[in-house]
Amino acid sequence: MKKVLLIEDDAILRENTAELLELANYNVFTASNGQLGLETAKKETPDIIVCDIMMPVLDGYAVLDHLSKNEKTKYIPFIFLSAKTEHKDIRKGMDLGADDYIPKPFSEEELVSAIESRLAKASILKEQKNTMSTSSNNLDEHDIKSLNDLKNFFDDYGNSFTFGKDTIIYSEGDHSNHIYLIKKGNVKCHQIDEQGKELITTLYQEDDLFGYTSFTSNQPHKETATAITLTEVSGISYTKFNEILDENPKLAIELIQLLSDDLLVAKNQLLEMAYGSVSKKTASTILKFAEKINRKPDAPINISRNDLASVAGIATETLIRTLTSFRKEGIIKTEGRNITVVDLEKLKAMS
Amino acid sequence: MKKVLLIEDDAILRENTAELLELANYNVFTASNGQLGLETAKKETPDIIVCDIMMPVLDGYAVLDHLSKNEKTKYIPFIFLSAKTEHKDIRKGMDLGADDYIPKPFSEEELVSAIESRLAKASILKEQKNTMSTSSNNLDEHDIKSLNDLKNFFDDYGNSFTFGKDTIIYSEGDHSNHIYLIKKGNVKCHQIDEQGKELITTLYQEDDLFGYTSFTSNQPHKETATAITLTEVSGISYTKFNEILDENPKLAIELIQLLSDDLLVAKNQLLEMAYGSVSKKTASTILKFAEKINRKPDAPINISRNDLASVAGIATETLIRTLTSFRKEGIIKTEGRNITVVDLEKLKAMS
DNA sequence: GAAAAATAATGATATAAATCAGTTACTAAC
DNA sequence: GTTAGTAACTGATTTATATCATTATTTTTC
Repeated sequence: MKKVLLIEDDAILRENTAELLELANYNVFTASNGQLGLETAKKETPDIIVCDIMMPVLDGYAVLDHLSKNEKTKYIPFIFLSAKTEHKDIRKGMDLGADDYIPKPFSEEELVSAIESRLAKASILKEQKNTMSTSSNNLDEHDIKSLNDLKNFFDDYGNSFTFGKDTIIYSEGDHSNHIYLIKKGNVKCHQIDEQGKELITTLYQEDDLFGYTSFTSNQPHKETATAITLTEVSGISYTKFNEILDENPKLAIELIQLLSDDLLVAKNQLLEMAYGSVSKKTASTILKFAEKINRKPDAPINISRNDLASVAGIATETLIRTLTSFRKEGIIKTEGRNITVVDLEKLKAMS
Repeated sequence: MKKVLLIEDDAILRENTAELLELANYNVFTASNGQLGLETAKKETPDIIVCDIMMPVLDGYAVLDHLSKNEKTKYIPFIFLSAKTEHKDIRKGMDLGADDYIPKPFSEEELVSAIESRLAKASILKEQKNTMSTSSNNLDEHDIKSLNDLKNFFDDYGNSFTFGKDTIIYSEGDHSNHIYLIKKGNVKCHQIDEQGKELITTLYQEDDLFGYTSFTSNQPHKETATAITLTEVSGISYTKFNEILDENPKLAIELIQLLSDDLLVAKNQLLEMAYGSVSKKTASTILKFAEKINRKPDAPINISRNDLASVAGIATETLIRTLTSFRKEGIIKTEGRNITVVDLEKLKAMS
């Protein structure tokens, strides 16, 4: 049974969370402030630490700082828990070397998911350490020749972030600093027009890169990115990314390929937007979700009608009406929010 | 007075063309077949040769082949003139070393423009030869570090093509082999949907690169590219382009930048397509042409209503109606096909 | 597990833009 | 310079889709 240390000053939240973790089969230790947390950490050497940022006596940043200076505790995965949703704060935590960041309020699922994946990651690192005599942690020693190598690099050295359903990852106007790889979940990139109508321009899934508004210059984001399911991403800074790019021409060529593919997709969408009927737009939106978001093709799609309409670029009511007519034609089935594709061929023919 | 040799078997066309060139102040020599053409070329060493492809006795390809094997004639600029509009044929000519290719039927303007620019080019090369002791014509010796270097490379070593107004450069489905730089004129890239409605996805102007559907793999084009004014382009093959890219990582990064900018533009267009009103779409279309196509901001825009509607993604009649209302509001003025922007601020506010 | 809130579904109506049809004006060809 | 052909423009009508309004259902919260 894995040992979890929970450092949190709010008594109610601390106890609720502890209970939740115990039910999830962890051996939970708690501390009500940073100072006590530090002591427990040194005494118990837990497998993972979950820690609030804003606390009396010693805040979360200080706790992490102390722990990382101690040989015994420096390798313990560290997860921040905080109400601070400002990107600056998130970045501060990550820069200090935190392994994950969970914004409050969080669900049980989010917390457990983050802990699980951090523990899994730690055990892999441990294994590597045992088997390999020389451990290289240096960028220069890495050979990132392909997109796959880059993704592995993200996994190994990127900062992790966990975002709950409908959490904003970055907003339009934010200065972009990071490029992200989705480790788990789904992200939508969306823009809003003057009348407040939303359009989802891209859907991203596991293993996709996003956030590359501008690779070289530090321009503000032109879109907002939001997690549509529980999402874990790994991010690296532009600076680091550019270093890698400079040293790996092959990677640059693969990125060019990636971008020109994106461009093709966007242009096709443009044609559809311009002259496509609602039934066409609806059909291809359903297909997009079925193919892009769902791992299994037959699994039901659980997406709000609003989001679907924003991908299709039509009014929500109109989308719902079209869904209803599709249902009557036997193309799809609905059950609550869930949409199941019944006649895939017919749907494809319409799109 | 520059000497032009015209090799053409069709007597009427030969005489008309010769007259046209004489009026344009050239010293014209003519030959009615390839064999005679070769003899005249050797005797007169003209400054430039304009030659038909399909001819009795000796065809155009053979003429070029012979000339390029002779020390005295190998540097004479050579322009093909042909009814063969197949891209394969164009490429065959270019691969043999022709300097330009003019599809029949051609206008006076096209021919003269092509001759002028070939002669200008030849005189620059001559100058370089005279001033430089070591002339390097080898790809490996070139240092293409930036997009600008790349464009210079296109100028120096790319194959030239001249396309008249409304001539197709490549069609959807054609296998892409070349990347083009526009030396003069404007090109539209457009797609057609199932109902036959056209959408112009991108407008290109002088100094723009186009044709990069897929940089690395030899995929068929997803769009059609058509010259909207008299256009001269310079093209290099994917193979060569990839060689350059491999050797110049900096260039790759600039291309990534170019592509991600294109992507941003496409996504913005997407938002407008989805929820924008016709007046908004019309306004930004006019602006696009005013800024993108016209060199001078105040010059009238001379574009068919059809093309304008295809950029806006609306019905032609609807676009015309909107233009009429703009005219009544005093935002634009029209005179025949020409549109002049009167109140730029107002137009910008609408877009 | 009931109440509240949010989302989905449907109906009625309004409206913007496409389509169809016809006229006028410009351009090109003989 | 006349005629033919094409493109621009305008009017009437239709159609698709957005909008407003209401009810039904699902999800969330305490």
